[in-house]
Amino acid sequence: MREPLPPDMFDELCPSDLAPIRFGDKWVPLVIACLEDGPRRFSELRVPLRRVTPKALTKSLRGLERHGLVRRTSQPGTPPRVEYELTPLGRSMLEPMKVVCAWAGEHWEEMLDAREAYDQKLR
Amino acid sequence: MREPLPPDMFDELCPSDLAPIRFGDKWVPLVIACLEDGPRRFSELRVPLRRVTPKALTKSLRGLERHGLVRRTSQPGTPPRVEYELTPLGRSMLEPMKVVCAWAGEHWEEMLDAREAYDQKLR
DNA sequence: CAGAATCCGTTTAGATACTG
DNA sequence: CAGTATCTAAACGGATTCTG
Repeated sequence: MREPLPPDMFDELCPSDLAPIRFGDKWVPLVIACLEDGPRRFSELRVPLRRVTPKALTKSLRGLERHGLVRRTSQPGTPPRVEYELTPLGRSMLEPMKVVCAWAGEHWEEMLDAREAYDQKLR
Repeated sequence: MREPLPPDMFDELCPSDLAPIRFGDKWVPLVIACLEDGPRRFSELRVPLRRVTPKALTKSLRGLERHGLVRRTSQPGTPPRVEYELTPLGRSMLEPMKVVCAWAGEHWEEMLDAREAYDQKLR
């Protein structure tokens, strides 16, 4: 962490949506996880992401498309059919994501315990 | 990503501030990076994080303390002296963080290029 | 089906000023 | 020094409605 990475995390020029660890809004990691096994349609993504509104899902997908992590393909017609899939770049993010997921899976109880203890002391 | 991790990323019970990859607000990874080499005082943290306001820094530090990633120690007196340092739990997050940083360091140009191309097409 | 548009209440971010 | 308080502007989140 000492040597400055390009983009330097501490540099103002590092746009926040490219900043390490924060990949945009809260649905982004979930969307990427959903696309791991192949292309999915808009409505297929809404199933596992039960609490997502179409607005929020659109926003996440647009951001991922804009940054080259997801490719959107639509065959026009009625009804419309649109598919989303990971690009190679998007796929390359699966590994670091899994590392973080593994860490979270190992340590989330500790964090919840710490939180409870902290909140107890406040009253 | 197929096997559900505890906490299940897709489960509503997974609190968003514990969710993989999103560790709270945007300063959190930077704060952790700043604490890698040892304890730091409040004002010492403000130097590398040039754009952070005291309010935002306090909020990040409180969240990290609450979840057991950072320990806060203050010796009362005048002037007050407060130090922040990573706990073992916080320290355990350095490795996954570096994996993500390394990925970002390798791929940020691609993302910026993709963004420019995407934005060009819109006009 | 795949979204866009709109409204709206809630957070959040930032700047500034102040205090024990 | 290490924050807190206050205010404002912008961003976000959810629900609802509409359309090609």
